Amino acid sequence: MTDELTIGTLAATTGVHLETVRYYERIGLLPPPTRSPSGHRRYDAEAVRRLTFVRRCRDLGFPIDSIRAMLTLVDRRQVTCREMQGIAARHLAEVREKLADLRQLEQDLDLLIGTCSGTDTPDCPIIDALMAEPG
Amino acid sequence: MTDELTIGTLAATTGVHLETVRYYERIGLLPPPTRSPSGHRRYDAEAVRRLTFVRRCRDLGFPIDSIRAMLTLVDRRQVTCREMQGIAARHLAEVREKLADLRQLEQDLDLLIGTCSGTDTPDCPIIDALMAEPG
DNA sequence: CTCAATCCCGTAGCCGCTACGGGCCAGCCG
DNA sequence: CGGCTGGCCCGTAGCGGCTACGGGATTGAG
Repeated sequence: MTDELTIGTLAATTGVHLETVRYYERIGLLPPPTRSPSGHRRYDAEAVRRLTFVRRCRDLGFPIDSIRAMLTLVDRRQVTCREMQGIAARHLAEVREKLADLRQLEQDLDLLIGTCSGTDTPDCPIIDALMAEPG
Repeated sequence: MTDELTIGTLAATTGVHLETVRYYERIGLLPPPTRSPSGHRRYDAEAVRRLTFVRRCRDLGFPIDSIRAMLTLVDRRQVTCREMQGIAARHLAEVREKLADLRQLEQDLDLLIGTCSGTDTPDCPIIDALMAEPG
């Protein structure tokens, strides 16, 4: 029933911007679809599934290369839990590293802001702290 | 004593890559330095202070535009605690937003990975979950 | 049939660097 | 004082992941 979608309909269905759909095709994440006689792209239900997968992966922060790797496994029918869990676990590890960095950042910023009165005083201690001699 | 530094020495002193120093000059974060007769850049102690400030701000995740704003205040001798705290607090708020996003991401990824055995089973539930119908 | 909405394509811009390439210059050793 | 190495010069392109723009063709609703 949802066969033969235009790119706009596919974009609306999956929540991916139309230009991004074309971008994904350019970089080889999506296969080139069939075309109408006038050259407009026509998509089928499989394209919806694939693009939905890509969008959810992006929402989860997977880089394009990881998504490409996963899709390649799917395309070759070589998906195993071991492979998938490996890719996902590596990504989760990176997310946790970023989390640690950001938590440290939050603490440093909080401390720095605490040194400053927030009033109209000239010569803020934040400036002084950040410009001081290295050491 | 540390007057008249070359760009390489300035870079080493402040911990900023040499190319990045030139980049900061190009985008107007650092003023063009004096030049030796043959055209090589020469920096003074003030340049060290300024670049140290920029580097620490970058370490704290401030975007270039915020750093530019702060330096403009410094250059015009219009620094107040109110202004500085405002810029820093806005940045901290963004850091906290990113933290919240990442924490959610971590949880989602963790759940997703938990559905998968990690063995050599084909047809991983991660794929199934991410490809399923929207809804 | 008209006309707005949709689609086509290619290209440039975003951020904050980083790298590359080809050539000039400074200073140290012999 | 010559040669050599390593530093500096400059401009430009690339990274990721889109997003935006511009100018034209097509589609389909009224």
